[in-house]
Amino acid sequence: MPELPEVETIAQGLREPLVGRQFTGVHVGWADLIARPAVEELKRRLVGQRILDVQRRGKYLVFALSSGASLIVHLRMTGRLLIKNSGAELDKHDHLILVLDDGRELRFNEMRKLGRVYLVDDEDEIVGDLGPEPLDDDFTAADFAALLSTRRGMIKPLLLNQRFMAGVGNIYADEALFAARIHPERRADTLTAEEIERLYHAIRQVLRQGIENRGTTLTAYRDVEGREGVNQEYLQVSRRTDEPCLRCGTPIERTVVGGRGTYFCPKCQKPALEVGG
DNA sequence: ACCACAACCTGGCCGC
DNA sequence: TGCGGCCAGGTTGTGG
Repeated sequence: MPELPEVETIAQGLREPLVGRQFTGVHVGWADLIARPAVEELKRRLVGQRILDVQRRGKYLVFALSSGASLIVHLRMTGRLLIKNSGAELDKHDHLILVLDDGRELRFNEMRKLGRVYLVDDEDEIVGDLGPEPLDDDFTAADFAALLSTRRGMIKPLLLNQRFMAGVGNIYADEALFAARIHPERRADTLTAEEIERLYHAIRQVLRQGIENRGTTLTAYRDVEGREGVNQEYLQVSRRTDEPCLRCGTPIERTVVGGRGTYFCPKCQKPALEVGG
């Protein structure tokens, strides 16, 4: 489920309840949720720790602990992080419960069991290979152009590659390419300077709008209090098969690119013209 | 470098 | 009601 705007919304929502709190108990309902270390070591190293900070990096949540270690969570497709009062009814998908010192709990709810939790001394063990943050002030259009210039693959799978750029997922990739009027299968190194400029601003615009709208809830996504986002009401192209393009009226098409469902307007997002020999 | 595909899991939806 | 098939916001590994 969650891409950058959803994870950012969750990170913002976790700061008030978590920063300054202490973990007083750890309950693991499904051991494979814990990628590392082993469950017993995780418990030993978490209990008694205070949470100093909650940050987002790409689609990861990074909790800085008083020991200096980092607790890192990836929600994959259907993971949720929820703040509940201790004693609140357990859901069958609450697979990890971190008890806090104020009568509340942080619960990792994961229907599909794809999400993962890591406890590491150095966060770079997990997030060190991620590409740049697209919303960082020092990530410029020129930086983006330089990264694209050496890539021969299709633009959409490249946007989804977290080592290329961190945080963009399937929905926001389609939205950005539509806003920039670029076909998802265009070769990255063939984009014109104008197209790169449009795409750079489109990526940042759709991500910022997603954050303002507290995320996109299609099915599973919820914020830390269990509320849905509203950005699904603002999607321009994603999930709109056969509905009219909001720019030109042409029916939106669905195809598969890089193994992912892909929505685009066949008129506004033309494939590259074949250059005659 | 790049691509296709499978795997990890569960649940919702659709057609029969 | 039930069953098979397809789909799903993500990532990783394998093989070509």
